[in-house]
Amino acid sequence: MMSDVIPKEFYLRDPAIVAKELLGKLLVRVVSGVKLSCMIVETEAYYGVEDPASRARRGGDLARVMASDVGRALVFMVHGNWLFNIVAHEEGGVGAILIRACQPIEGIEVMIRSRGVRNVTKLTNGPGKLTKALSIDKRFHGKPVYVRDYGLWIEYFQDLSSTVVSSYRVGVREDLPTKLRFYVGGNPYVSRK
DNA sequence: AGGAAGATCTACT
DNA sequence: GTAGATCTTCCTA
Repeated sequence: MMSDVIPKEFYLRDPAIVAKELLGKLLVRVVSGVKLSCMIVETEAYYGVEDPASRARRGGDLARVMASDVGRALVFMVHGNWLFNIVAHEEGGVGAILIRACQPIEGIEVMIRSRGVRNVTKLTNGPGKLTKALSIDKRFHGKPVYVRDYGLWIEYFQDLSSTVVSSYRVGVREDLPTKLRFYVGGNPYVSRK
């Protein structure tokens, strides 16, 4: 049902399936009592050690989180930007979904203030941009997104399954021979075509 | 303690 | 289209 939080089981599937189905869902964040939300329009799936672009390959804390409980936030820094991922994989697997872009829905004025950018099209059209617009940082690392308790969760919103386009992942040094980036075709808020 | 590596962004031409 | 800024994490000593 609309406006319900997506349950943990949603994330207990192959990362590519979860990445595709996250398109059209609502990413919600509450900042000092104000509700901010945006519709997810671009995602990427990452796997375990068999994936040359995956952080799981390097071991350490990120690898541990990617291999454990699904539905938790995985947040880390790249080039001075926080990137927001959600742990997702089949039982006993390893993986995560990177949220690359979303379309602002509620709380746009707050996002503009956080970003220092007035052009709404460029507010959340990139993984580092959307975390800054929604004030998502290391504090959320490891926190579940299938409950509202931490001020960050995902809700059902729209069914855009008929408009999904796939491509190779953006910015990775070495990719898999599979298209693991998914975005909403024609949507002006994706990071690139 | 220091250096290098990024799943990036912005401002410029 | 590309150079330069960015800043945390991880690795080596």
